[in-house]
Amino acid sequence: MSKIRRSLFEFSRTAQPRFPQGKGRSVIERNIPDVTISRLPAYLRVLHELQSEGESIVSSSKMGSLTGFSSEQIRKDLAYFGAFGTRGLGYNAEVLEDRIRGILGLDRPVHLALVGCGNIGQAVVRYSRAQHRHLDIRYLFDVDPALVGTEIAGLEIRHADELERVLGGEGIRLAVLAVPAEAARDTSVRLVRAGVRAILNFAPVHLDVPEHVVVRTVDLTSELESLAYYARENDAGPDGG
Amino acid sequence: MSKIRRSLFEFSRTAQPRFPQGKGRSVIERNIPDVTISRLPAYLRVLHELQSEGESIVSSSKMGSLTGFSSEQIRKDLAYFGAFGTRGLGYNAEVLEDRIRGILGLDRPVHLALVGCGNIGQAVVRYSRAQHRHLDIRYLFDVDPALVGTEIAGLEIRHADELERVLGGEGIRLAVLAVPAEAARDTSVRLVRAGVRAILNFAPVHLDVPEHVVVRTVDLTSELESLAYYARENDAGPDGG
DNA sequence: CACTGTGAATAAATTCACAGCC
DNA sequence: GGCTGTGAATTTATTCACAGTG
Repeated sequence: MSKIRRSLFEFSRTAQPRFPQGKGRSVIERNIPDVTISRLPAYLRVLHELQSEGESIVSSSKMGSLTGFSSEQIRKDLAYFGAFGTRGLGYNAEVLEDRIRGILGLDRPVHLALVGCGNIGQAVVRYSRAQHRHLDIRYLFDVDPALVGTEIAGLEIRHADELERVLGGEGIRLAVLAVPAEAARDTSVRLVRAGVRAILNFAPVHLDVPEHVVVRTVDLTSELESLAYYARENDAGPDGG
Repeated sequence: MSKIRRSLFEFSRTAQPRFPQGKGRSVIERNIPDVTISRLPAYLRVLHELQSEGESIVSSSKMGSLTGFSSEQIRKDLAYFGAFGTRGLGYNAEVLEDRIRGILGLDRPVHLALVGCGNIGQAVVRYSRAQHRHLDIRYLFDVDPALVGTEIAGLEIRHADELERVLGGEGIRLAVLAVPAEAARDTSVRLVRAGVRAILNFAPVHLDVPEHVVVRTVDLTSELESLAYYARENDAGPDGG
């Protein structure tokens, strides 16, 4: 009974070059593992969900069943930032949500830029505009003359030449990179020069950025290709094993 | 000197519920770690790249510098599937590429379905149509009457009611789920009933699927939120530490 | 001599198990 | 009794280091 790990068969995230923990990084991330940070948004999401259903106290196992993570893992993750639960009871959802927002820096508006307004770029803009509050795409860039000057979701597309000038002045530190593969490396260099510290990269390219910059690459083709492995026709089917 | 881990500061992928290795899974994935599988597409990509530059023999360190993974890791990953390099020389790029394609099941056409033709769904269709050869989106579904019957990239959108009927008949095993969060869980159940074995999920929801199904969730909001942490204004800047 | 393949060592992440508390 | 917080145990993943080989 206790051995059964249940059907949460979610796929441990796409491997990316691991980062050198604690090497010249600032005080805020101390020794917080990156995996912990990557789980916080999911906690945020379920806390929000539960609150809107009127739950003001939540347990780690409740959060676990909604996120698919184990309750111990959630408790351990949260404990990195201090003890904000109550033994015997659980966590105050509102307090915990605020706390996590603060940790992620989402307690104040975060402005971001997006470079590359093709298929994926446009989708991200529209999607984000619909979703976020504190994460706010503020600047769009492209090099295509057919796009420059037009708008997506009410936001004007500027020419990528202006990138350094605009971003530097605005103190933008987070950017989405959705340019074609060939342009990705150069563009990332420019983003870094413009002061960007974190990049969500959709180009199927490894970006070799300086140490103080964090890149997260989401490559749709790679995701599908690795899923193809698990979708292979190969065995007995649902009852298999 | 040897301690310097260089600037490849890529962010270890978003955490997802880990899957129960070797529990009732089929023979093909044996004990191959999931992280290994998730790196294979990157190897595929650089092998392709290098070949088109005329390189027919590649070393693990060459591949390492292009992917950001260490050469040992690459060698170890490849060794799970047998020894197809030549000591002292390297790997034959073409052979290795074919081999990896075979492992992933990309040596024959893989047909897939996409459900949810909103922003992200449309972007994925257009993006994929431009990119893949063996990964081929064949069926699109939505429930929006305004979309059903129209086309994206030359592919007709069907009503989601037809999902089970169409997919079951066609033996589709891989699907992209790009429906709104509220609909994601139900839709995933239907996909699984229709025989789908692997799902690329863009909805910000944890899907609780049976054990023989693999889900990979890509949540753009979560990605940005966790990157916000690293983009935080907090320390000395580029020279920090 | 450069490069693979791989056990052994290490590091990192997860799970166990239980004390402490409501 | 239910739940948190956390060291200890375990499992998983990565890196080291080197023997083997064309």
